[in-house]
Amino acid sequence: MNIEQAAKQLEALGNPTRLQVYRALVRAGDEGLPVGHLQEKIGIAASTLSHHLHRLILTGLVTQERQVTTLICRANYPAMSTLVGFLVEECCVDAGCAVADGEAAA
Amino acid sequence: MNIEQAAKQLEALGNPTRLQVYRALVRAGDEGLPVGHLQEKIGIAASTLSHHLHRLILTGLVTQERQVTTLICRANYPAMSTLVGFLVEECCVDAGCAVADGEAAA
DNA sequence: ACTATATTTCGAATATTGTCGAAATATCTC
DNA sequence: GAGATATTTCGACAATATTCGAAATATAGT
Repeated sequence: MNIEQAAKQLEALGNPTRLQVYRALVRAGDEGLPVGHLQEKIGIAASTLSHHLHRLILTGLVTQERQVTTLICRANYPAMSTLVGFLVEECCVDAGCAVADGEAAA
Repeated sequence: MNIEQAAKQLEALGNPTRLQVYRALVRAGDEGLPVGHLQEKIGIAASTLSHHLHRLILTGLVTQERQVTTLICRANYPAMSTLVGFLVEECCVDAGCAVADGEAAA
């Protein structure tokens, strides 16, 4: 994980609409969510959602799988883990900060 | 930590220049770094750096403290902890993913 | 008050993003 | 292959971001 890649993923998550999309996918768990479902849930134009999904997919944060006529989207947990790991590493290089011990949930 | 706030902080970190700045500050630890030092280290116009610093400060990720004629910048660790906590919470609501156990550093 | 140093604000140019509707594509069913 | 449903691509527009140099501001020392 280099800094460029991290910045791209952070930028991808740093848009309210995309973060909403990503959160919905995370909450959906392993089952994932069809694009159409996401659209109804979030209430934006299908083309706009498609655009955002594309960006999330490009950065590796989301994956898609065809299921008959619908596309199922899923959060890519390992990617998120790596990104969070990058942040935590940066954060804890020289300073002791409690991130991984439950202090962070505040 | 609401989703809007999280998105703003992620967006702030989601720019290569700002992430570089933030990383330098994190690495500098509690001592922090003067603006001028950051500028030399990163090699951008002072005005550009000032602009990015302002954005990082607005989101609460960075703090500044005057020291004679120079301004010392510091990473705000608690803010980072909260943000990482938000991501981890979202990530682990319905799916077991190892973020806080050392698996994430890959 | 004047000078020197450090940083920010201003103004402007270019690039990127977010959004939409309409049209195109893909996949199944009949 | 015609029709139905789901999703993406295209074209466009307004809004925002990134970057710079020049000028303005703040702080300390003489």
